[in-house]
Amino acid sequence: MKFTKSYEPGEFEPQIYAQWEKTGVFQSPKSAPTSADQNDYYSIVMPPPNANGNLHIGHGLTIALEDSLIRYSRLRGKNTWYVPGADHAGFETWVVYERALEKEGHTRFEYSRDELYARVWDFVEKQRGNMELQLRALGASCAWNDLTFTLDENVISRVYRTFEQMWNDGMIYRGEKLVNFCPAHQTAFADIEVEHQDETGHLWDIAYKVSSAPDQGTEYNPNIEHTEIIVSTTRPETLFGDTAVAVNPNDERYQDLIGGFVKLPLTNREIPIIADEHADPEYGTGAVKITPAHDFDDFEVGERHNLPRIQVIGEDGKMLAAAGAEYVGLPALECRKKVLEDLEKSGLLRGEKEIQHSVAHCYKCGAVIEPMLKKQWFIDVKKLAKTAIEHLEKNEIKFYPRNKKDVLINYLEGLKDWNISRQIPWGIAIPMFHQTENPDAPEWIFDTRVNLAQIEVGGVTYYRDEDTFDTWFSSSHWPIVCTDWTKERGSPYYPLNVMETGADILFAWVSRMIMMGLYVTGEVPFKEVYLHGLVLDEHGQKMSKSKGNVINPMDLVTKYGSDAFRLGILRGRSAGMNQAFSENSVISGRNLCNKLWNVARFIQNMVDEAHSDSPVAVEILEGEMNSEIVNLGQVEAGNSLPYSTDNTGEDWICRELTACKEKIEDCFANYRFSEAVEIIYSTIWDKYADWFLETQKIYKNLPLLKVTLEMILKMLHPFAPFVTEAIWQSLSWTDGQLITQKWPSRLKYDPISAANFESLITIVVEVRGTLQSLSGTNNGKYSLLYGEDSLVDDNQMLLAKLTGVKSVLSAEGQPRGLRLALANHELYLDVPEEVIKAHRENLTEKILAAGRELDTLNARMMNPNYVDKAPQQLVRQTREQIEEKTALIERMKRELEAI
RNA sequence: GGUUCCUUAGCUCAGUUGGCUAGAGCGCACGAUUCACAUUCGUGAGGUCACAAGUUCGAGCCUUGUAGGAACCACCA
Repeated sequence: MKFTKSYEPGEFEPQIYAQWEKTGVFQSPKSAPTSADQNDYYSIVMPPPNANGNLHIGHGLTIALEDSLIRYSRLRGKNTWYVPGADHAGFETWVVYERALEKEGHTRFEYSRDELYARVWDFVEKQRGNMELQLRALGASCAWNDLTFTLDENVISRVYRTFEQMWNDGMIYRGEKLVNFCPAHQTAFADIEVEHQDETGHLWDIAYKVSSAPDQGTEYNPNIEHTEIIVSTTRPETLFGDTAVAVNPNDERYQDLIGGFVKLPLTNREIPIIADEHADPEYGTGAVKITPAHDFDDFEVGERHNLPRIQVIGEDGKMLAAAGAEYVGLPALECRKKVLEDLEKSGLLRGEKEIQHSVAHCYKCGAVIEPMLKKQWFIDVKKLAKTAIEHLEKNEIKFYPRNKKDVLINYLEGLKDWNISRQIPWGIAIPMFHQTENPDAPEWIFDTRVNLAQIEVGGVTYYRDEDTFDTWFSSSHWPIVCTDWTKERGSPYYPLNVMETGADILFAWVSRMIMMGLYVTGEVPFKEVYLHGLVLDEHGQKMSKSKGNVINPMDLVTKYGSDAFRLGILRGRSAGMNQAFSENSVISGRNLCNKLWNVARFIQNMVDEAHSDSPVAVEILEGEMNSEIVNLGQVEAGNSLPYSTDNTGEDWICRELTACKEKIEDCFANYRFSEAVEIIYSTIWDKYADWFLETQKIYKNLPLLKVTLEMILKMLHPFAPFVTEAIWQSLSWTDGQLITQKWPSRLKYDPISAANFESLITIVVEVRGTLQSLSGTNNGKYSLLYGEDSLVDDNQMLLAKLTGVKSVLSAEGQPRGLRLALANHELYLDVPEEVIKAHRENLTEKILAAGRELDTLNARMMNPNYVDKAPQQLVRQTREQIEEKTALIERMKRELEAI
């Protein structure tokens, strides 16, 4: 490949990905996992994106995080395995499909479950592939052969095995409970899938006439005070389902009524007056109607008092026969109007006021969720949650961010039983069959022949339960399924090293993987959890279609390249935090890629020149031969070329690159992605390009240039895989693919020499600053004079090049011009008298600033407690700083006098 | 009501077990310019680390409280 003037991601990315894929570097080492050492393995299973959807920005972040971990581990020589997944996304997909079906003028009710399942399968099959192409575009180095779809055979069979085990363990029960039911989608939801919104509603007061007083034995007093009880409700239409009126047992107002009966308005039914803590004496009249079939709290009250459950609203949202002949068939809201009118007529409506209350909505369509009495399958979660809490408290899983562990424990402590039935065809069929005809046979049996609507067992015909599993029930098996874990032989990849996913599904997914992992395998499913926060728009607002602030990651990839996107999205982001994201950070990533590209182009040009016959080449080659190659690369595995360091800049860059490498290792160990990106960015740009390469315009140490460039490519590769690979393969001296190279090891350098370069930098910065502060264009105008100073003497050429002065000369005992103060070297800028005078103010300011700093330092040393209690080294350091500052101020003062 | 988090430069955010003379990117100001890169180079301005008290030789960091903001869970008859 040829080095063009700027890096064009679009020209390289597709072909590089295709090459990686073709050469099999992503493939799982599953076929040959023989090492006994768990540390040789590194696996991540991808939270499966919706199979027929498109990736959103959150997926982009997920891939950037996970793939950088995987690529880093691969470079570190581990058996890496990044398992891609695709989610059937039960409900989401169903909604999309049903909409398509309706557009064709059909409804779900025209087909059997099996037909619908087959139709959605085809539908998904047609849509599928986009998501996978997008993962490729993001550079995900995952093992495509192992892609797991959540409806794959092995997933289903694993889920069935667990379900059977739970059934046998008595943890599964069929219960008639209130479920969150969406009348539009005709399915039940888990609590977590319901969105509560604050809304303005009405609270109506309705009088219930007392029909009979409580039986108080011989002490019965017929002259009771109350002839009616007023209850408040937001849902008058449910009164037909009332089976009691509750008052607080401590509420003195109603003591005489407890145990009595009231007549339900608009009907002739009598219902009891009961005492229950649920009734809040402070709220409304303190009396509350109890409708166990249509309210979650009332359901519980009903359980406590053995009240009947009368369902008055059907799944279609219309009134049932129990509501009485006048109301049956009316939609609930219509019925409410009529009930209110009728109550008004009979003088029982006593008040109406506006209130704010939160109303449950379907998270997908926004319809009001109707609590609906349904027979469903539930998992008794007590034991599961308890076990999970025990393991969490033993810190078997390390959380990033740490506090999420406590959040999760808090959640598990209050966890309610888990409703796993869903009334949608697109999902894993619940493997249960029932019968009612034969009293000797069990009502329900477990059987996996779910493709049959009815089966015969022991001469009895059983009928299939038509419901499917909640998707979280199957996805809680994800780590088990993807690592191919079995009871007999386990899996070298289980537990996973890390589970990386969104903090928003901590409860829905992470908690359930932990419970399920422990239940099935006895071990936690992963050793660490990294949770990322939401990606917000640039103003910190949640992205949403309705706000129109959604950023499509693919647009950014197209515009700036995949690497730029990855660098940009990792930047400024820390675990668990919802953080804003702006295109600027992607632009900055794009710039880095281009910078590196040009760095490589520059080095390659030097290499090419050296191999031509130009005079420059001869010079370079001679230099190469004269320098003693002290550090043979083969000593250090991972750095393939021998090199030497022959000047301060070279020692310095070796020191800096080594520090950078170690910092990145540390960042990976602690999931500090943003910091890793920042350190590699500033090392490449601010150190390598701005300083080292500038020095190399003079020295041209080709072996070192090669080694250091290779090192940089390897260090950046986890974050920016494409540009680094493109460069690697464009360089004339490298072989193979970067993706499978070895992570670099330390570079050797002379620390004193490296520190000397730091000194030179200080000088250069001061000279530049001073030149800048002297008004006008000063480039190449003045000379720099130096006193007795071997470092400056040795680096005349370099200093001239970096500062842009006319020349660097020895003052030969006759200094003149402007003395430089900050750098601890005797240096003068050879400028005329009047320019020096202009500089006076500048210098005074510097003296004052240094004086202030000196004061703080002195104050510290004056404090006896500091000298006694602070670590020795700090005290020593302070002392040195005081000496330095004092000397500096002295120098500046002398200079000021001299002017 | 419960759990948790946040408040640091104009904006978005780092800041690890307290050692700080508080950093980055973007933005801003000023200057540069053939020969790796204008997706460039150089210089600079900009901060009472929300507020208050405490612990400490020392607090952006620890403790308590106050104010403002966010997320999730529960509840709102």
